[in-house]
Amino acid sequence: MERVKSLRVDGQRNRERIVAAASELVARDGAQASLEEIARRAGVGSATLHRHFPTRQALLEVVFRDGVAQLCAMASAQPGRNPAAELAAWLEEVTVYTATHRGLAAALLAGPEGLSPEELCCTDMLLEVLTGLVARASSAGAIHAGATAEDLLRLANAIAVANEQDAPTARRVLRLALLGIRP
Amino acid sequence: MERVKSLRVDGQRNRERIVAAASELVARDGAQASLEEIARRAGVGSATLHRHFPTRQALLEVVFRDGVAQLCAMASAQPGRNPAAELAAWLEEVTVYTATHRGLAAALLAGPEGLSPEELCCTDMLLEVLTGLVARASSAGAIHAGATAEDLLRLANAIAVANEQDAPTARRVLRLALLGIRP
DNA sequence: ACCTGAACACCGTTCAAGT
DNA sequence: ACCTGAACACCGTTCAAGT
Repeated sequence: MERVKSLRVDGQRNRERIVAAASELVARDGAQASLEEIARRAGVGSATLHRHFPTRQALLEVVFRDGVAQLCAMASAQPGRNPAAELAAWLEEVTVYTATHRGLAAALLAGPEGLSPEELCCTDMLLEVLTGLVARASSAGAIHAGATAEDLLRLANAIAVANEQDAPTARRVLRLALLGIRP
Repeated sequence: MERVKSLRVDGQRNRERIVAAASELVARDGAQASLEEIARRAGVGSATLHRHFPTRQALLEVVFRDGVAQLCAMASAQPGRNPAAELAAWLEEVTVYTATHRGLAAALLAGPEGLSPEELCCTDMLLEVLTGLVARASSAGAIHAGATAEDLLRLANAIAVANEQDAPTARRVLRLALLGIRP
């Protein structure tokens, strides 16, 4: 959980409470969780929530940032075997994680609107890792040229958002998509 | 536009007006279009809308039924060339159509809850066609066994819902998914 | 049988007033 | 600087009263 130095102590504490309350309620209700209820549970006025997070997406980005960072760290920690298999395995982990954590896929699709520009958004973190994996696999001739990092992330996000709360299906459909339909 | 014989003439007319208003507003605002506003534009009370369509999904199903039926008709009208290419081409058309018509992908993912059971829902119409195409391609050995009609529709819907209003991207990502990542 | 309008319990956003 | 509570303009759902 990061600090925002420029805030007064009470502002700092409110911000942390809002993020904690949002984490609980987004996990329960998904990306559409009531902002009113989040403010209520955090013990702040609704106007305070809006000052700290000008848009719903800005709040969601902060809620999910730590988890996504962990996911990104897992990629580099993997052994360097077949680069196409490595790419596929990490994309599968991302898809399962995203399908499992309610609201995350929707947040990734909606983009980081309203996030303060110096902060790295979740999509950018994922894209950075994925670009590296795609480059390695590509220069090893292990994937074809049409498979870009951007489209692969779009594909994974699409499958996750359509299969929120159903990780086995999300994983199976992603595998199908990475494999294609030819025999 | 189908008739519902069991309705009084005024009920019949109200139902048609509701569907017409819903078509306009869903095209403009997507699947989350305000039911209140739909009722207002149709010139009926909101309670009347709820009586005719107990859930939002039931209304969406009726709004999109004709278009989906046309899509299904196009499949059988195609020449019988390479069965895998035929399957891919139709799935691409479905994806582009779904990505282009706001609210349709969300309606397909949400399912037909609240629709009167004797009516065929959009998903069932699409699955029937797709099952035929998959069977033909499969028995010709043109696709692998893991590619089921259900998962392929899930895949197409996922890509469409994540790329609503961006048909070129939806088409490109679907092609990537049908091709896979291998060189 | 079917419709209407009002009632109920919610929303998100903004703004004046406070400390 | 930051917070609060109230105000505003919306929602979806349900129900008593009408024709």
